Amino acid sequence: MSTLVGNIPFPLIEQYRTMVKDLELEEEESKCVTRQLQAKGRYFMDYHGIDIKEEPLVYASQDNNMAANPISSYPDVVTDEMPNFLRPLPRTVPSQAPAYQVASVPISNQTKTSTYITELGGSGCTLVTSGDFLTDSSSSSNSSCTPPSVDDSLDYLDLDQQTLSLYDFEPMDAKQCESADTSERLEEAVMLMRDVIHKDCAELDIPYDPLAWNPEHVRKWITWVCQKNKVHDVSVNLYPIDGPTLCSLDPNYFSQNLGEIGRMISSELELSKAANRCFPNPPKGAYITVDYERHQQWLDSTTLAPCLSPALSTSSSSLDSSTPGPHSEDDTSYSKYNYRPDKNSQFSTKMSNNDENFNRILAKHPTGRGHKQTIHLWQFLKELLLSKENHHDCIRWLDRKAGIFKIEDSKKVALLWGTRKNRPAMNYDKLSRSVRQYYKKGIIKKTEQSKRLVYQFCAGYL
DNA sequence: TAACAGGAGATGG
DNA sequence: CCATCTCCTGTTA
Repeated sequence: MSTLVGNIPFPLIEQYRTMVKDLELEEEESKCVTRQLQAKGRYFMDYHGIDIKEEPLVYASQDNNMAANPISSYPDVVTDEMPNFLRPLPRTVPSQAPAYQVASVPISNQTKTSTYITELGGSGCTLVTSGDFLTDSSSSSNSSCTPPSVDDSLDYLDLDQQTLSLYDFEPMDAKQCESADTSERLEEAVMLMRDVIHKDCAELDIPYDPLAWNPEHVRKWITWVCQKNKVHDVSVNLYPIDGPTLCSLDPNYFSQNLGEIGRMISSELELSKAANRCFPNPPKGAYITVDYERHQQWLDSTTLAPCLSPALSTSSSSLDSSTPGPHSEDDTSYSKYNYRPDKNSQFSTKMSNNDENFNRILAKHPTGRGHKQTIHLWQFLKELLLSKENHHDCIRWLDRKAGIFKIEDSKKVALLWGTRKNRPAMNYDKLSRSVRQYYKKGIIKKTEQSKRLVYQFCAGYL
């Protein structure tokens, strides 16, 4: 993911930065929660005069390999006031007793660490509270652990006045406390960007993945980029090229040959390429296998129109994967989009004479027969979820990252779907029947704990 | 009562 | 042909 940053060019970098900024704000909020927990931890420790240095700390190494850092000693003093969750473990842990340990977890890439007191056993560890008493996670059990002084934190002072109950520790999932590192935030930002891109593609009625574009899609897309940036449509000047060819062009080519709009096209294209490289788990049958070596051979042997030929790049290394298109799980080839090469064109001559095999590799449906494109229900639902218009009253994300959403107003969603499809008799019963058809197709599923009106997009359709 | 699950035939692009 | 649409029966919360 980190390499994506360098690939996202001007001018969309600004949009990207805004998204990252938003994410950072969210992260800041979660940091506040963490700080409060830490302050509560300090308050508790100070209140009981517990010297962290004497605590039987179990240090998790940076990779959380507990076994590498076994428990070394136990405290002599256990105060009566010490709540159960802070009491140390006997050397032999009784199976019925809850066990607690303190682990240090590095915050981001800094040397400072955060201490998590966790409950062990059962299905896993539950974070009970946290504090930042430890200063070095890499050292062994004789680390110096300095409890913070009373006045070193505003959080502490604020909390001192507010907190009455020593047991007012908010149980928290350890995951929630993990500091989101940069790559995670970037991944999230790219995910957001991907949503925007997918929505644009859905509106344009073209596949998400530029590699699946046919020349008509490319033209449509370039026209759209020009309209979006309020400049003259340059697509009419371009020789018809398909998505794979477009993707294999040197990004510099666009600015060199088309000036400012070239930079914009390049930016948008790089984003589309980047956004489509980050599907974590491709659904079965959703990816096409593209033989890039053969593609490159074909490119090398192809003479494109003057407008595009000078910048044909030999570096197609960035084309390392392919992604599902928006229409169906096997709808990934541009041949299915009614694309029939013009027999008189150089492009199609090369395609048909020079590399039928490559064409076949690209196209799961070599006949080239296609459907008229209509929006699919899952796309429509995603569109509502991602829409800037306010549809949150009828459908909203419960967990954007996991693709879990809830239909809040089934009647309204059905009405919207019926309107879009020109089916006045549409209702939720019918809509949900269609959604259920997605179960076996692996597009939408019910969540693990099935809840009413809650569904989840499967991996690859997020 | 609404939502859910899934079979089965019809429909339209 | 395929993605629904429609209607249906039965189940669950």
